Amino acid sequence: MLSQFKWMSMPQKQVKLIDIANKLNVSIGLVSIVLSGKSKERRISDELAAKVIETAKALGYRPNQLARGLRTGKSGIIGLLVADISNPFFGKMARYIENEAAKLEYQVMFGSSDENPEKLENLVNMFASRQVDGMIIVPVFQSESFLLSLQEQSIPFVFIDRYCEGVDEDAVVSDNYLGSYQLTSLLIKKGYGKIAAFANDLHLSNIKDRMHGYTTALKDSGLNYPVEDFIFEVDFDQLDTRLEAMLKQALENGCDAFFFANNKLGISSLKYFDKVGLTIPEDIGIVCFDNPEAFQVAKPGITCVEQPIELMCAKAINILSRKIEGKTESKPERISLPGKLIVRESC
Amino acid sequence: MLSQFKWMSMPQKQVKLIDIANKLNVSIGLVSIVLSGKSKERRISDELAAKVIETAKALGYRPNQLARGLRTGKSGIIGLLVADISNPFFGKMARYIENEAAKLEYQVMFGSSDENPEKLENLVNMFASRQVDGMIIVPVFQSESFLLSLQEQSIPFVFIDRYCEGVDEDAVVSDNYLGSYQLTSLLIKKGYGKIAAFANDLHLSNIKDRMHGYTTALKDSGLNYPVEDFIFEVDFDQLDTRLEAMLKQALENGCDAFFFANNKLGISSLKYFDKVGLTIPEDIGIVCFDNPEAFQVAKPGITCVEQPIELMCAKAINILSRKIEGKTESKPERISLPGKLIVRESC
DNA sequence: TTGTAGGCGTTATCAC
DNA sequence: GTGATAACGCCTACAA
Repeated sequence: MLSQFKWMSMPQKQVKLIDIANKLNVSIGLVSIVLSGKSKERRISDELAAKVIETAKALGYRPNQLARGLRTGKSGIIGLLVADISNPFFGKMARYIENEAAKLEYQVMFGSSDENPEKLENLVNMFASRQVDGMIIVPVFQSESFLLSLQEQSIPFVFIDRYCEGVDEDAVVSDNYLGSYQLTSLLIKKGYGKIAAFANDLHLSNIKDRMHGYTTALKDSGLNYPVEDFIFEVDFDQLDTRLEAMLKQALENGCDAFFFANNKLGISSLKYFDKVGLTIPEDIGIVCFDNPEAFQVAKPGITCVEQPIELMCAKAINILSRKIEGKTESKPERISLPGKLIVRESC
Repeated sequence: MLSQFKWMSMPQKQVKLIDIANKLNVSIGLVSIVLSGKSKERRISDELAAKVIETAKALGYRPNQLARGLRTGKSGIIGLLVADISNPFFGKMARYIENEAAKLEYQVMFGSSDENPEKLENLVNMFASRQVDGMIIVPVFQSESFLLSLQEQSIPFVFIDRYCEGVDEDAVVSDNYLGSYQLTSLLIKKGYGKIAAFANDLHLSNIKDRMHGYTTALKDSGLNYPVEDFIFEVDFDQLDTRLEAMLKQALENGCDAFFFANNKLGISSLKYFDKVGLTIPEDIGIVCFDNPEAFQVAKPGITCVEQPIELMCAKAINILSRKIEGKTESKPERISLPGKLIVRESC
């Protein structure tokens, strides 16, 4: 009779410390001590401790982390702020952060800024409001002032993927300069003479470093042309509308090779080249920073640099947890980890 | 002198209700009322309200959501439990969930189960412990009993991507049957006669439905061969070691076309086919459920079904928020949303 | 229209 | 060894 209404069965009240205290006729404090694993140092008798633990399990007790957090001042949550969680690069980052955080018993909350400083600020404020113990932040253009003010507050954070000019805070990034230098040099070695560079936002530290690697490789090879004419900037939100036009222009400028500063640009351009019937690597050479799955499947495979995401995340969490525990006597540092050059057939 | 020690400047104490109450010589309750936007209904004078809001802003007040949550019983957090956040499919899902949740002022916490029921259970328990207001769950094989027990508790949840046999709870999935039927039918129409199907875990509801679409399409076309010999199951963690062997066996069995039940299988197989020099679509035909970026870039492009992830997420959050608000008079339902068939050149 | 006080579930500091 | 009791920061009857 009742079973057909099972789906509207009443919520069960959460069991709390006092419930198990009552059941055992002991004080609530005692239960708290035992369940937070301090039986030994408080010298609670083994049998009592065992009984407490047992009935806690029997009753299905689950500590209320809100209450615990309020009392202890630690939420056990880490905030991850990326540009866009649906970008596979950040997706992988989220996964590794999750893994590393779990080892330290942290849960992770995430947010996507869409490279928008207001969104980032909002998210950071929300996270702070939720008392996250720390944050891992991918800073965006024009967020300096806000991030500076964040430093004044008590909540620790570390940058990842890019650092923020003017904000002296720990950061762990891949070696954008080196990777780009290698990629560009390879293009040159293969005989390409006019190499265009495409980037999304020339203000970002990682992109700057990539561009620096590109220009330096050109200079070192004695290649000499007005580099400004060969660097193209395309915002992600203009990708569909403007990318093709710029690609076309680069081609008209006589470019015979392309260095893409991130996976999205690379992938979108691939489609364009296919559409207009350019063959790679004969007509044009291609290299790209970052190694999405598409580059392995593409024909020819795309030569690229794979970022050491896992290592970056481990390092970031490591630094962050030390900061959270307050043992950070050292000055902030910028850690730059080398990626892996993956040579395929696109140049 | 001091500036060089800026990086070790002292944390600032969080400003709270009482701070702004003191500053204004009003009671803390008054401040609370104003800041939670209840000035009107409590008929607080406009000027007082304005003053409160102003100094709150001036002092940089940020409500402590732990305290608020403890008091109100709502954390404002939604838990998202996927198989693996680094899988682009789930990454996109996370993004849309984030967007939808933000509209309702929810933050989202995520966790990856790796298709492992113990991990899922742990994560769900942690989330419950953190008092999430609700969860969106991608159920995994052998999690029925645990999920049933979760139903007994007061925390609302909804399934996404797959439902869970034996657990009568709301679920929103893509129309796995239909998509697979279309894909398989297309293969048949193109003249392929022996079609193998590859899947990761035949126990999962979505995979089951995909297999059902595949087998039904075969039957409807009068194709008659021992289907059991043409269905291959490869776990994700065996991908590298076993996939190739199975692909090889399928080929030896005379298969001339392949239906892949998810993007990972499809992408990995593509690499194999390339390695052994099979040309698509001449030697073999290929279709796949799900539309990762790689399939657009691959040559030839891979025919596939794109899942309506955005719609699924909107629906899921919609249902969940109604449940959270307690207005759910209806029985749980399983919503199945059709995807989009994308025909490319792989068959 | 505003102030007071109790309590949300825990932890921690005391006494006993 | 164990048990009261006071916070943590906020909300919300209920008084005034």
